[in-house]
Amino acid sequence: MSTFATKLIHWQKLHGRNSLPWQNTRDPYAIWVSEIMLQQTQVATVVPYYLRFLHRFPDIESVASGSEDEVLALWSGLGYYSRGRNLHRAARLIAREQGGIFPRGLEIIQQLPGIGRSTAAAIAVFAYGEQCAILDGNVKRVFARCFGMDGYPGERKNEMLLWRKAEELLPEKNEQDQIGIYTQALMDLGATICTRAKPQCMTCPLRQECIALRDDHVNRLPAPRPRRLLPEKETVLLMLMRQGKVLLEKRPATGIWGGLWCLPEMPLSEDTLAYCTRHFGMNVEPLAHMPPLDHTFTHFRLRIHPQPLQVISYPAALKVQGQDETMWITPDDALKAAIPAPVRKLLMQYGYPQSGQSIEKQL
DNA sequence: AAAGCGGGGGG
DNA sequence: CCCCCAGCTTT
Repeated sequence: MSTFATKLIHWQKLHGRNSLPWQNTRDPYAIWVSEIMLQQTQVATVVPYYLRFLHRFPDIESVASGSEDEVLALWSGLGYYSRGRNLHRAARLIAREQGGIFPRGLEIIQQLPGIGRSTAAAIAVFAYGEQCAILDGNVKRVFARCFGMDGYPGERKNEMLLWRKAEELLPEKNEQDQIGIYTQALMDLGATICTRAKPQCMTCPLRQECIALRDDHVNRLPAPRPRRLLPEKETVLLMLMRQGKVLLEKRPATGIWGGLWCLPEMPLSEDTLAYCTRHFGMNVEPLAHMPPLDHTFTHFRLRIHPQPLQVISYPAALKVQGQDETMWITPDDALKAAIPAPVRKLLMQYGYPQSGQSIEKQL
Protein backbone atom coordinates (compact mmCIF):
# COMPACT_ATOMS: atom_id res chain seq x y z
CA MET A 1 0.00 0.00 0.00
CA SER A 2 1.75 3.11 -1.20
CA THR A 3 1.20 6.56 0.19
CA PHE A 4 -0.58 9.53 -1.34
CA ALA A 5 2.72 11.14 -2.30
CA THR A 6 4.16 7.96 -3.77
CA LYS A 7 1.15 7.45 -6.00
CA LEU A 8 1.29 11.01 -7.25
CA ILE A 9 5.02 10.88 -7.93
CA HIS A 10 4.61 7.65 -9.88
CA TRP A 11 1.69 9.07 -11.86
CA GLN A 12 3.56 12.29 -12.63
CA LYS A 13 6.51 10.43 -14.11
CA LEU A 14 4.21 8.52 -16.46
CA HIS A 15 1.47 11.04 -17.26
CA GLY A 16 2.39 14.49 -15.97
CA ARG A 17 3.52 17.48 -17.98
CA ASN A 18 7.29 17.80 -18.24
CA SER A 19 8.14 20.18 -21.06
CA LEU A 20 6.38 23.43 -20.27
CA PRO A 21 8.68 26.41 -20.95
CA TRP A 22 9.31 27.03 -17.25
CA GLN A 23 10.03 23.43 -16.38
CA ASN A 24 13.49 21.86 -16.50
CA THR A 25 15.10 24.96 -15.04
CA ARG A 26 16.05 25.85 -11.49
CA ASP A 27 16.44 29.54 -12.28
CA PRO A 28 14.38 31.16 -9.50
CA TYR A 29 13.68 34.18 -11.70
CA ALA A 30 12.19 32.14 -14.55
CA ILE A 31 10.15 30.10 -12.08
CA TRP A 32 9.01 33.24 -10.29
CA VAL A 33 7.74 34.87 -13.51
CA SER A 34 5.88 31.70 -14.47
CA GLU A 35 4.23 31.34 -11.06
CA ILE A 36 3.08 34.95 -11.07
CA MET A 37 1.63 34.63 -14.58
CA LEU A 38 -0.01 31.34 -13.62
CA GLN A 39 -1.92 33.01 -10.76
CA GLN A 40 -5.54 33.21 -11.95
CA THR A 41 -4.49 32.22 -15.44
CA GLN A 42 -4.29 28.90 -17.26
CA VAL A 43 -1.18 27.38 -18.78
CA ALA A 44 -2.26 27.71 -22.41
CA THR A 45 -2.88 31.42 -22.00
CA VAL A 46 0.35 32.03 -20.14
CA VAL A 47 2.78 30.30 -22.53
CA PRO A 48 3.05 32.98 -25.27
CA TYR A 49 3.19 35.81 -22.71
CA TYR A 50 5.82 33.98 -20.72
CA LEU A 51 8.06 33.34 -23.74
CA ARG A 52 7.80 36.94 -24.86
CA PHE A 53 8.46 38.24 -21.33
CA LEU A 54 11.57 36.13 -20.79
CA HIS A 55 12.90 37.04 -24.20
CA ARG A 56 12.67 40.75 -23.40
CA PHE A 57 13.54 40.39 -19.71
CA PRO A 58 15.87 37.39 -19.33
CA ASP A 59 16.82 38.14 -15.72
CA ILE A 60 16.00 40.20 -12.65
CA GLU A 61 18.49 42.91 -13.57
CA SER A 62 16.78 43.52 -16.93
CA VAL A 63 13.34 43.84 -15.33
CA ALA A 64 14.69 46.14 -12.64
CA SER A 65 16.25 48.47 -15.20
CA GLY A 66 13.17 48.39 -17.43
CA SER A 67 10.21 50.71 -16.89
CA GLU A 68 6.95 49.69 -15.27
CA ASP A 69 5.27 50.76 -18.48
CA GLU A 70 7.23 48.24 -20.50
CA VAL A 71 6.48 45.45 -18.05
CA LEU A 72 2.78 46.31 -18.23
CA ALA A 73 2.95 46.45 -22.02
CA LEU A 74 4.15 42.84 -22.05
CA TRP A 75 1.39 42.03 -19.53
CA SER A 76 -1.31 43.65 -21.67
CA GLY A 77 -4.14 41.19 -22.26
CA LEU A 78 -3.12 38.88 -19.43
CA GLY A 79 -5.22 40.68 -16.82
CA TYR A 80 -4.67 41.38 -13.12
CA TYR A 81 -2.10 44.05 -13.88
CA SER A 82 -1.13 44.51 -10.25
CA ARG A 83 0.77 41.24 -10.77
CA GLY A 84 2.98 43.00 -13.31
CA ARG A 85 3.41 46.07 -11.14
CA ASN A 86 4.34 43.96 -8.12
CA LEU A 87 6.77 41.90 -10.19
CA HIS A 88 8.49 45.07 -11.32
CA ARG A 89 8.58 46.46 -7.77
CA ALA A 90 9.99 43.22 -6.41
CA ALA A 91 12.65 43.05 -9.14
CA ARG A 92 13.84 46.55 -8.24
CA LEU A 93 13.84 45.61 -4.56
CA ILE A 94 15.93 42.50 -5.21
CA ALA A 95 18.29 44.36 -7.52
CA ARG A 96 18.86 47.15 -4.99
CA GLU A 97 18.94 45.22 -1.73
CA GLN A 98 20.05 41.71 -2.64
CA GLY A 99 22.44 42.44 -5.47
CA GLY A 100 19.98 40.93 -7.92
CA ILE A 101 20.04 37.50 -6.23
CA PHE A 102 16.58 36.00 -5.75
CA PRO A 103 16.14 35.08 -2.07
CA ARG A 104 15.99 31.53 -0.71
CA GLY A 105 13.66 30.32 2.05
CA LEU A 106 9.85 30.21 2.10
CA GLU A 107 9.29 33.04 4.60
CA ILE A 108 11.72 35.41 2.91
CA ILE A 109 10.31 34.73 -0.54
CA GLN A 110 6.80 35.30 0.75
CA GLN A 111 7.67 38.80 1.88
CA LEU A 112 8.14 39.99 -1.71
CA PRO A 113 5.25 41.97 -3.17
CA GLY A 114 2.86 39.82 -5.19
CA ILE A 115 4.01 36.57 -3.59
CA GLY A 116 1.72 34.85 -1.10
CA ARG A 117 2.07 31.56 0.69
CA SER A 118 1.28 29.23 -2.21
CA THR A 119 3.33 31.08 -4.80
CA ALA A 120 6.28 31.32 -2.41
CA ALA A 121 6.05 27.58 -1.78
CA ALA A 122 5.97 26.75 -5.49
CA ILE A 123 9.10 28.85 -6.10
CA ALA A 124 10.88 27.39 -3.05
CA VAL A 125 10.10 23.87 -4.27
CA PHE A 126 10.96 24.25 -7.94
CA ALA A 127 13.99 26.51 -7.53
CA TYR A 128 15.54 25.18 -4.32
CA GLY A 129 13.90 21.82 -3.57
CA GLU A 130 12.56 23.07 -0.22
CA GLN A 131 9.92 20.85 1.42
CA CYS A 132 6.93 23.22 1.19
CA ALA A 133 3.23 22.68 0.57
CA ILE A 134 1.34 24.54 -2.16
CA LEU A 135 -2.40 25.19 -2.11
CA ASP A 136 -3.65 26.76 -5.32
CA GLY A 137 -7.07 26.42 -6.90
CA ASN A 138 -6.24 23.11 -8.57
CA VAL A 139 -4.97 21.59 -5.35
CA LYS A 140 -8.00 22.83 -3.41
CA ARG A 141 -10.24 21.05 -5.90
CA VAL A 142 -8.23 17.81 -5.77
CA PHE A 143 -8.22 17.82 -1.97
CA ALA A 144 -11.88 18.82 -1.59
CA ARG A 145 -12.86 15.82 -3.71
CA CYS A 146 -10.32 13.35 -2.39
CA PHE A 147 -11.25 14.07 1.25
CA GLY A 148 -14.93 14.73 0.56
CA MET A 149 -14.80 18.22 2.05
CA ASP A 150 -18.31 19.68 1.93
CA GLY A 151 -17.82 23.40 2.58
CA TYR A 152 -16.55 26.11 0.28
CA PRO A 153 -12.73 25.73 0.23
CA GLY A 154 -12.22 29.50 0.32
CA GLU A 155 -13.87 29.75 3.72
CA ARG A 156 -11.35 30.41 6.44
CA LYS A 157 -11.72 27.27 8.51
CA ASN A 158 -11.78 25.05 5.42
CA GLU A 159 -8.72 26.70 4.01
CA MET A 160 -6.85 26.18 7.29
CA LEU A 161 -7.83 22.53 7.17
CA LEU A 162 -6.62 22.20 3.59
CA TRP A 163 -3.27 23.79 4.41
CA ARG A 164 -2.83 21.33 7.25
CA LYS A 165 -3.64 18.41 4.95
CA ALA A 166 -1.30 19.77 2.30
CA GLU A 167 1.56 19.75 4.79
CA GLU A 168 0.73 16.33 6.21
CA LEU A 169 0.73 14.79 2.75
CA LEU A 170 4.16 16.06 1.71
CA PRO A 171 6.54 13.25 0.71
CA GLU A 172 8.24 11.22 3.45
CA LYS A 173 11.98 11.37 4.09
CA ASN A 174 12.84 8.75 1.49
CA GLU A 175 11.11 10.73 -1.28
CA GLN A 176 12.02 14.27 -0.30
CA ASP A 177 14.30 14.59 -3.28
CA GLN A 178 11.14 14.24 -5.43
CA ILE A 179 9.36 17.27 -3.95
CA GLY A 180 9.37 18.99 -7.36
CA ILE A 181 7.79 15.99 -9.08
CA TYR A 182 5.24 15.68 -6.29
CA THR A 183 4.30 19.36 -6.43
CA GLN A 184 4.04 19.31 -10.20
CA ALA A 185 1.87 16.18 -9.91
CA LEU A 186 -0.65 18.00 -7.73
CA MET A 187 -0.83 20.84 -10.24
CA ASP A 188 -1.06 18.53 -13.25
CA LEU A 189 -3.66 16.28 -11.68
CA GLY A 190 -5.90 19.28 -11.10
CA ALA A 191 -5.29 20.62 -14.58
CA THR A 192 -5.65 17.41 -16.60
CA ILE A 193 -7.57 14.76 -14.58
CA CYS A 194 -9.37 16.32 -11.63
CA THR A 195 -10.78 19.12 -13.76
CA ARG A 196 -13.73 21.29 -12.79
CA ALA A 197 -16.00 19.75 -15.43
CA LYS A 198 -15.85 16.19 -16.77
CA PRO A 199 -13.01 14.92 -14.57
CA GLN A 200 -11.29 11.75 -15.80
CA CYS A 201 -11.80 9.76 -12.62
CA MET A 202 -11.22 6.39 -14.28
CA THR A 203 -7.57 7.23 -14.91
CA CYS A 204 -6.97 9.10 -11.66
CA PRO A 205 -4.15 7.80 -9.48
CA LEU A 206 -6.26 8.64 -6.42
CA ARG A 207 -9.44 6.87 -7.56
CA GLN A 208 -9.15 4.19 -4.87
CA GLU A 209 -9.15 6.66 -2.01
CA CYS A 210 -11.27 9.50 -3.42
CA ILE A 211 -14.23 10.07 -1.11
CA ALA A 212 -16.14 12.14 -3.68
CA LEU A 213 -15.83 9.36 -6.25
CA ARG A 214 -16.90 6.72 -3.74
CA ASP A 215 -19.98 8.73 -2.77
CA ASP A 216 -20.72 9.98 -6.29
CA HIS A 217 -20.15 13.59 -5.23
CA VAL A 218 -17.48 14.47 -7.76
CA ASN A 219 -19.70 16.89 -9.64
CA ARG A 220 -20.88 18.54 -6.41
CA LEU A 221 -17.40 19.19 -5.02
CA PRO A 222 -15.77 21.49 -4.38
CA ALA A 223 -18.71 23.54 -3.10
CA PRO A 224 -19.08 26.71 -5.17
CA ARG A 225 -18.33 30.11 -3.80
CA PRO A 226 -21.42 31.76 -2.33
CA ARG A 227 -22.58 34.23 -4.95
CA ARG A 228 -24.01 37.68 -4.84
CA LEU A 229 -25.50 39.28 -7.91
CA LEU A 230 -23.38 41.46 -10.13
CA PRO A 231 -24.16 45.14 -10.38
CA GLU A 232 -24.19 46.45 -13.94
CA LYS A 233 -22.49 49.67 -14.91
CA GLU A 234 -22.28 51.62 -18.14
CA THR A 235 -19.66 54.04 -19.36
CA VAL A 236 -18.54 55.82 -22.51
CA LEU A 237 -15.01 55.41 -23.88
CA LEU A 238 -14.02 58.25 -26.18
CA MET A 239 -12.01 57.43 -29.31
CA LEU A 240 -10.67 60.88 -30.11
CA MET A 241 -8.99 60.74 -33.54
CA ARG A 242 -6.60 63.40 -34.82
CA GLN A 243 -4.17 63.01 -37.71
CA GLY A 244 -4.54 59.24 -37.61
CA LYS A 245 -3.78 59.10 -33.89
CA VAL A 246 -5.98 58.36 -30.91
CA LEU A 247 -5.86 59.94 -27.45
CA LEU A 248 -4.96 57.67 -24.51
CA GLU A 249 -4.82 58.54 -20.82
CA LYS A 250 -2.78 56.76 -18.15
CA ARG A 251 -5.09 55.41 -15.44
CA PRO A 252 -4.34 55.94 -11.75
CA ALA A 253 -2.15 53.19 -10.24
CA THR A 254 -4.98 51.70 -8.20
CA GLY A 255 -8.45 50.58 -9.16
CA ILE A 256 -9.70 49.19 -12.43
CA TRP A 257 -7.04 48.93 -15.15
CA GLY A 258 -4.54 50.56 -12.77
CA GLY A 259 -1.52 52.07 -14.51
CA LEU A 260 -2.71 51.08 -17.98
CA TRP A 261 -3.19 53.36 -20.95
CA CYS A 262 -6.90 53.71 -21.66
CA LEU A 263 -9.34 55.60 -23.83
CA PRO A 264 -10.74 58.61 -21.93
CA GLU A 265 -13.79 57.63 -19.90
CA MET A 266 -16.94 59.73 -19.70
CA PRO A 267 -20.19 59.23 -17.73
CA LEU A 268 -23.09 58.05 -19.87
CA SER A 269 -25.20 60.90 -18.55
CA GLU A 270 -23.06 63.62 -20.13
CA ASP A 271 -23.38 65.10 -23.58
CA THR A 272 -20.36 64.04 -25.62
CA LEU A 273 -19.66 67.27 -27.46
CA ALA A 274 -20.15 69.43 -24.37
CA TYR A 275 -17.92 67.13 -22.35
CA CYS A 276 -15.09 67.34 -24.90
CA THR A 277 -15.32 71.11 -24.94
CA ARG A 278 -15.35 71.42 -21.19
CA HIS A 279 -12.83 68.69 -20.37
CA PHE A 280 -10.33 68.90 -23.24
CA GLY A 281 -11.20 72.26 -24.81
CA MET A 282 -11.72 70.40 -28.09
CA ASN A 283 -14.15 70.81 -30.93
CA VAL A 284 -15.16 67.37 -32.16
CA GLU A 285 -17.66 65.72 -34.41
CA PRO A 286 -18.98 62.15 -34.25
CA LEU A 287 -17.55 59.46 -36.54
CA ALA A 288 -19.23 56.19 -37.52
CA HIS A 289 -21.18 54.61 -34.70
CA MET A 290 -19.80 51.50 -32.99
CA PRO A 291 -21.90 48.94 -31.10
CA PRO A 292 -21.64 48.66 -27.31
CA LEU A 293 -19.11 46.21 -25.87
CA ASP A 294 -19.86 44.16 -22.75
CA HIS A 295 -17.00 43.40 -20.39
CA THR A 296 -17.43 41.30 -17.27
CA PHE A 297 -15.39 41.65 -14.10
CA THR A 298 -15.78 39.45 -11.05
CA HIS A 299 -17.74 42.04 -9.17
CA PHE A 300 -19.64 43.95 -11.85
CA ARG A 301 -20.56 43.97 -15.49
CA LEU A 302 -19.52 46.92 -17.58
CA ARG A 303 -21.29 47.97 -20.78
CA ILE A 304 -18.90 50.12 -22.79
CA HIS A 305 -20.30 52.56 -25.31
CA PRO A 306 -17.45 53.41 -27.69
CA GLN A 307 -17.69 56.90 -29.16
CA PRO A 308 -15.36 57.56 -32.12
CA LEU A 309 -14.86 61.29 -32.62
CA GLN A 310 -12.99 63.39 -35.16
CA VAL A 311 -11.08 66.23 -33.51
CA ILE A 312 -11.74 69.45 -35.42
CA SER A 313 -9.77 71.84 -33.25
CA TYR A 314 -7.93 71.47 -30.00
CA PRO A 315 -5.94 73.72 -27.68
CA ALA A 316 -2.20 74.14 -28.25
CA ALA A 317 -1.42 72.83 -24.78
CA LEU A 318 -3.69 69.87 -24.16
CA LYS A 319 -4.14 69.89 -20.42
CA VAL A 320 -6.54 67.39 -19.03
CA GLN A 321 -7.93 67.94 -15.57
CA GLY A 322 -6.66 65.51 -12.96
CA GLN A 323 -4.75 63.56 -15.55
CA ASP A 324 -1.01 63.95 -15.56
CA GLU A 325 -0.28 61.70 -18.51
CA THR A 326 -1.95 61.63 -21.90
CA MET A 327 -0.65 60.77 -25.35
CA TRP A 328 -1.63 60.75 -28.99
CA ILE A 329 -0.69 57.44 -30.54
CA THR A 330 -1.47 55.52 -33.73
CA PRO A 331 -3.83 52.60 -33.14
CA ASP A 332 -1.06 50.23 -34.36
CA ASP A 333 1.36 51.49 -31.71
CA ALA A 334 -1.37 51.53 -29.08
CA LEU A 335 -1.86 47.79 -29.62
CA LYS A 336 1.77 47.32 -28.52
CA ALA A 337 1.31 49.43 -25.38
CA ALA A 338 -0.01 48.60 -21.91
CA ILE A 339 -3.73 48.72 -22.66
CA PRO A 340 -6.63 46.73 -21.18
CA ALA A 341 -8.29 44.02 -23.25
CA PRO A 342 -11.51 45.90 -24.10
CA VAL A 343 -9.53 48.90 -25.36
CA ARG A 344 -7.47 46.52 -27.48
CA LYS A 345 -10.68 45.06 -28.87
CA LEU A 346 -12.08 48.49 -29.70
CA LEU A 347 -8.90 49.68 -31.40
CA MET A 348 -8.73 46.48 -33.43
CA GLN A 349 -12.35 46.84 -34.50
CA TYR A 350 -11.63 50.42 -35.46
CA GLY A 351 -8.46 49.58 -37.40
CA TYR A 352 -9.59 46.30 -38.89
CA PRO A 353 -13.38 46.20 -39.14
CA GLN A 354 -14.70 42.64 -39.75
CA SER A 355 -11.59 40.57 -39.01
CA GLY A 356 -10.79 39.56 -35.48
CA GLN A 357 -7.12 39.06 -34.75
CA SER A 358 -6.04 36.72 -31.97
CA ILE A 359 -3.36 37.51 -29.43
CA GLU A 360 -1.20 34.63 -30.65
CA LYS A 361 -0.95 36.20 -34.09
CA GLN A 362 0.34 39.44 -32.63
CA LEU A 363 2.84 37.83 -30.30
C1' DA B 1 -24.09 33.85 -19.29
C1' DA B 2 -21.68 32.10 -15.30
C1' DA B 3 -17.88 30.26 -12.72
C1' DG B 4 -13.10 30.02 -11.46
C1' DC B 5 -8.69 31.60 -10.11
C1' DG B 6 -3.99 34.04 -5.38
C1' DG B 7 -2.74 37.96 -3.30
C1' DG B 8 -3.17 42.88 -1.80
C1' DG B 9 -5.38 46.34 0.68
C1' DG B 10 -9.03 48.60 3.18
C1' DG B 11 -12.55 48.82 6.74
C1' DC C 1 -9.43 39.99 10.53
C1' DC C 2 -12.54 39.58 7.14
C1' DC C 3 -14.22 41.27 2.99
C1' DC C 4 -13.76 43.17 -1.20
C1' DC C 5 -11.20 43.82 -5.46
C1' DA C 6 -9.35 42.41 -10.04
C1' DG C 7 -9.80 40.57 -15.87
C1' DC C 8 -9.44 37.00 -18.55
C1' DT C 9 -10.72 31.91 -20.19
C1' DT C 10 -13.61 28.06 -20.12
C1' DT C 11 -17.88 25.79 -19.82
